[in-house]
Amino acid sequence: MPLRFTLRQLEYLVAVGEAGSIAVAAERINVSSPSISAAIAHLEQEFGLQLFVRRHAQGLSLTSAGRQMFDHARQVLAQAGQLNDLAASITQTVQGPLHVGGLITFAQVILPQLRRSFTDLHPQVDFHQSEGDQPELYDRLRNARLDAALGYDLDIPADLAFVPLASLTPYAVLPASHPLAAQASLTPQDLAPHPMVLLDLPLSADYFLSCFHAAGLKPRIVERTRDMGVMQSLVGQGFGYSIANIRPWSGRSPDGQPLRFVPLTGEVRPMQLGLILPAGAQSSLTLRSFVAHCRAQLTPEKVRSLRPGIDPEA
Amino acid sequence: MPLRFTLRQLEYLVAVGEAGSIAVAAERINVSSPSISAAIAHLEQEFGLQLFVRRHAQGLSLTSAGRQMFDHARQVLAQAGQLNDLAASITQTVQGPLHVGGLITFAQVILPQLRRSFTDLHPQVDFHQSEGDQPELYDRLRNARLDAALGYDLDIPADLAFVPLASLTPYAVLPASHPLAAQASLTPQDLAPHPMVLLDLPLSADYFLSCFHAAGLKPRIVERTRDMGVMQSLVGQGFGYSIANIRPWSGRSPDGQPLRFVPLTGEVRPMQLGLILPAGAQSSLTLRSFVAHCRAQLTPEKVRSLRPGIDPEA
DNA sequence: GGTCCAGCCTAACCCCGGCTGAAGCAGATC
DNA sequence: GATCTGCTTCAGCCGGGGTTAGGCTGGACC
Repeated sequence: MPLRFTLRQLEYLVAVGEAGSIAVAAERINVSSPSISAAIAHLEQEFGLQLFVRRHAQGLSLTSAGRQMFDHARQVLAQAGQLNDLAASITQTVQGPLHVGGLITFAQVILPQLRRSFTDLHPQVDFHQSEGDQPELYDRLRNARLDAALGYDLDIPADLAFVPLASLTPYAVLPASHPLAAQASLTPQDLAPHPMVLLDLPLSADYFLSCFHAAGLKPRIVERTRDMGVMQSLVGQGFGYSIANIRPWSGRSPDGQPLRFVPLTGEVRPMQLGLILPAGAQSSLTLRSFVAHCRAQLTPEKVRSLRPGIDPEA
Repeated sequence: MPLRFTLRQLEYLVAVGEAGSIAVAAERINVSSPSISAAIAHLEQEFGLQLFVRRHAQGLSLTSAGRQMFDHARQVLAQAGQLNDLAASITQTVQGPLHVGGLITFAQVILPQLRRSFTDLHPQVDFHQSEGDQPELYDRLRNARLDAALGYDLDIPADLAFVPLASLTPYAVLPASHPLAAQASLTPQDLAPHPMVLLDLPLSADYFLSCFHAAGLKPRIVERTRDMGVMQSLVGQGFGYSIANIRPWSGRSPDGQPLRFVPLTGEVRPMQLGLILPAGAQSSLTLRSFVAHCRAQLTPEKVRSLRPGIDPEA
């Protein structure tokens, strides 16, 4: 059942109700009086009741019924006007819901503290987070279930934009007892003969393997897992080495085994960590400030896990 | 600042928000998809923000900003829809404000009990009353400050309608000590020689005098007053007789003097008491029920003051 | 009481905005 | 690669709402 009247007609109703005359209402809102007259007639027709009594050379005045309608029409207009205010506040203030996704690999190390500092700065923001692998994040961005996602620049689709934030060189993750654990740096050649535990997530697994393939090598994969913590514990228990771009804060696996993080050198391309956004979207101020916030906060100086170096303990 | 969007556009916004696709929204509300597409585009333009992300062959979905606007648009539409409900309830239920005027002469005897019985029957009605002389009532009816007025059929203007309710024969009001006080009925001829106290209100004074003029007589007016109570007390204190159409309940003047009410006979036209209404107005159900209520209640059986007879005590 | 004036309504016309079907285009699907 | 889906663009139609001009009614004023 579509509404059979317009906001304009309601505007004229309240204008006449306030002015007490079509003529002065017309003057006030810069419209000709026949327009207003027609609008009033339409509303009376539509609602089936008399809104005004005509007093000939003395304007109109509201009937009791008309006053009820008048009062309600005012409320409708006020609320409709709030839509403009709401739109303005969305584009001009940092507020409202913000859905941020994080790549499962490092979400635990990055997202919570980023969320803390951003919501402390902007308490009006209703922050929601979720985690997923890279393709899952792409999907949610396209559904608008996410406003932005933290991830890597791996096969970014054309309909999404990437804002680089930090460059992460890969590490070899080794148990403390590993023969290579004491090295200051390692190459894919050094690692290839040893057994490997692969962090097997879409796209990032391809990246890890590419470090070897670029040098014409093939790693000895003995185990695969989709979980960062499981990978660390497997390494800690001596099942093999692994490759990662992020170090945990503690330098130990979840089950307490000491790990060593040795920078990988040679033919390895560093990984770009950044924000993935819907491309070409005229974004809200909230989203733009979040992007700026990420730029300011996600630096090696402020986030230990992004800092290069041999040992997180150092 | 006129609103630069329409209710229809908001309807389309929520339809698409609910349907998740322009195509199915178009199907649902029987409009072509380009219309909806254009409406959405207009709103995005107008508010300066992106309401939906387009997912090509998979419809649209709301952005975070879009969801905020969507939620608010719903409220606006709901409230606009209530205007229809309000109009319906005005025309179909007995509710809302009702402004009733009463002629000052008898307002005290008639209006309060009428108001009591009507509001007991219809508690939803917000009853307002006011008193005035006949021209004042006409004026307020034309201003729509009154919905109806109780008065006499004296010079009813063409733009007002009259609903007769009771026929009131005039009385001579006499002090108990008056030489004519014991008569069963009196004629203007009987009264003319005696001093008269005139209730001097517009139109009704003309009526009282016409009782004499019709018989070629001229009363001896010794005092005039615009107040019913003052008139009674003047009569009670022996300053003269008076003429009235309504008897007070007690049969005594406000200062306790006994009064006699003797029916006037001869060339006297009875006065019609009735409801005065704006003519040709399509009235609300509330007003129509009030008219019906008056018809049912304002009878000599139910209202003692309307009862003909010599003595109210009888 | 005649004249003037104020203010609403009607008439005639115009134009922008919204609606439509058809065609175009970009992704999704298989 | 072919097909399908679904949004958008295009061209054209139509009507609602805009305007000015003029008629009508009732109040105001001399």
